[in-house]
Amino acid sequence: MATISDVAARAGVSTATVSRALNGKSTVDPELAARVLVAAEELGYHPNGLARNLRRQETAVLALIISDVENPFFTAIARGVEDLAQVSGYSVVLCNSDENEDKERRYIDVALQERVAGVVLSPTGRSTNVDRLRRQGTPVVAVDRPLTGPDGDQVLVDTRRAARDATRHLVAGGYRRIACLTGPAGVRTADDRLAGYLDAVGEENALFRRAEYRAEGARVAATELLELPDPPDALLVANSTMTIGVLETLASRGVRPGRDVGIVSFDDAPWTTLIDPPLTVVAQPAYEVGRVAAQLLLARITDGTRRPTTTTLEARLIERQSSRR
Amino acid sequence: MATISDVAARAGVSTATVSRALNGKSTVDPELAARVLVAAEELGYHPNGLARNLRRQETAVLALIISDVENPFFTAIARGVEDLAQVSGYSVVLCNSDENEDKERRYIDVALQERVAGVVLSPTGRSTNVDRLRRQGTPVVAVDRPLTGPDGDQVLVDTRRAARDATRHLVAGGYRRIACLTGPAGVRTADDRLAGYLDAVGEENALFRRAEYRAEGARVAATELLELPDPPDALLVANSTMTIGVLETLASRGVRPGRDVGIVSFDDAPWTTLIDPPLTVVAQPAYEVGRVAAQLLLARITDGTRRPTTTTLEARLIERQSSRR
DNA sequence: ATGAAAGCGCTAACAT
DNA sequence: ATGTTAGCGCTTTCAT
Repeated sequence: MATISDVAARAGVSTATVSRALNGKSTVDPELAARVLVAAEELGYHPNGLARNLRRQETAVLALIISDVENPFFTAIARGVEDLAQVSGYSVVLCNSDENEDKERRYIDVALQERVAGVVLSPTGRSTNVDRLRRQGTPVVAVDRPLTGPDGDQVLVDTRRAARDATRHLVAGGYRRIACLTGPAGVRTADDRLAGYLDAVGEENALFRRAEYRAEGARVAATELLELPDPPDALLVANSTMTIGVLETLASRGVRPGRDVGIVSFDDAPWTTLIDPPLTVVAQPAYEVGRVAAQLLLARITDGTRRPTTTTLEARLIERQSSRR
Repeated sequence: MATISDVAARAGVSTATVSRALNGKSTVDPELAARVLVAAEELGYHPNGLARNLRRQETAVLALIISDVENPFFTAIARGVEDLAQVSGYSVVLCNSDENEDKERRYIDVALQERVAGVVLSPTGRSTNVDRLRRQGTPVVAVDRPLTGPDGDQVLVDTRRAARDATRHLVAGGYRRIACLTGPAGVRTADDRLAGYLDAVGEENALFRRAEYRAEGARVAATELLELPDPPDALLVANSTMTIGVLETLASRGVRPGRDVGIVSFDDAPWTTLIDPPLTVVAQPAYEVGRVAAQLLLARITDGTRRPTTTTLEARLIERQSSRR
């Protein structure tokens, strides 16, 4: 594999000149520069990023650690991050932590080792430890869920309020016994959505179940709720993956969404308009979350002294037919 | 940020010993090793991967360049690659080429620069150029779509046969005028699925449209087909993203899937059982494609002289109700 | 078993 | 404007 010295030799100049020519630095004689370019081309030269980054003490790589690559909410964030990073010349390493603190920790290690320029992270759990990153001065932006401990940059969605509004919408639709299906305790979005639900129905009317943010767990929880002596007539479901489980359960029991049981789901997945009746959803600005996070991260990379910011974006209730009888 | 010399100084040994101790190399006096570990711990030392890789002339990073992060088919591949890479100590950089040859080329450059150990790639187009990777000796395995030119490792799905079987299934179901909605010309999966369809209906009965592998294009194409004087009574759709567009179009025109127009779609997306009627699909072993690709890649990384392999996996027709009247 | 020293490929002072 | 040189942090001969 050709190195900078090979190019220098071929062009009859020093490696320094090659470096300068290739990086468009300072003033290099146009003729020499041309010779360098030709030589590089002929040799199929590609600069060694490792050596460059080692020397420069910086990389143009961002790590994005998300909890589920198969969840459209997170892939939309990924797109947002990527689109913004891309135009600034950064590449994005997508790491899938799988809601697993071990994998998350391992990926943080990788980020540290590879000396990435910054990290966007949707913290898996209660105990996500970003201290190691902070200690090394690697900028971090949390998305979707806040980091515990001292403040850093964050991009969140006002999900409690969204849950409250969604629940009120169900109340207004005439549903009288509304249940909430949310994620595990300690996961902030799960807790917030539950809290918003409670805001709307009041503690005394609370009926909820927790499960993993997965279809499987939601099936179990939904079955439980439906088999109650006094089953709910409406469901607020905390993410679209869970909603898949819920809808399957309803279908298998012959319970009709909307008519028999009102449904509002978080996340406007692409299929929500295809089902019958179309699903009323809380649309989160996932792409925007990603973009803003990347912006914040890049800003902090260039200026480490910025004051930490928390950006809270609003979600939007999209009323379709699953919340009408 | 602490370096190996800091650790060496603190432990009162040479950097060589620190390196050996930390990498569990050869025989290091247990007592010294312990001292090194303590010193490293105290300093919060994280080895600099850049320097290590530069020296070792190798990285433990794989690049995965796929054409659409939001397509469940590709995210399933990503999972497969990641799961397998992970246990071998490799991390995976996910790059989203967006069916865009420019972005694809740029990511290939990044892979080259960062000296990744290998690349898994779903080639965007006719003219994907992997020569630069090959020339540098970076192992590449193509997934989903073959690379043009001299052979390399590939993991494909027998998608032509799957399309033929799916079409025959529609014929057997009593549909008489079956149309095919496929991707752009030159994209191998699109061409193969069309070919399989033609195998089954015969050239003389051919009725097909091409569009981007997106919901939007599929909407237009579906509308066109439905407005024909002699419209189709069944549709074979080449991917699940397009199917979303098709189903929306049908719904907006009051055409009932299955009953009025039979539907078979490629890809068993998570929502396909939720719609009414449940969707008959061609399930591709995407996760498996990813796993096998990663296996091949790792094998080639350790032994560059292996003969190139093409693995072709079978797809499976899952008969549900959208292909029955 | 341990240390000294070279060098991976590049960039940035510094010198000319 | 160009070349010389040092050094980024690590691993790995080569001595000892």
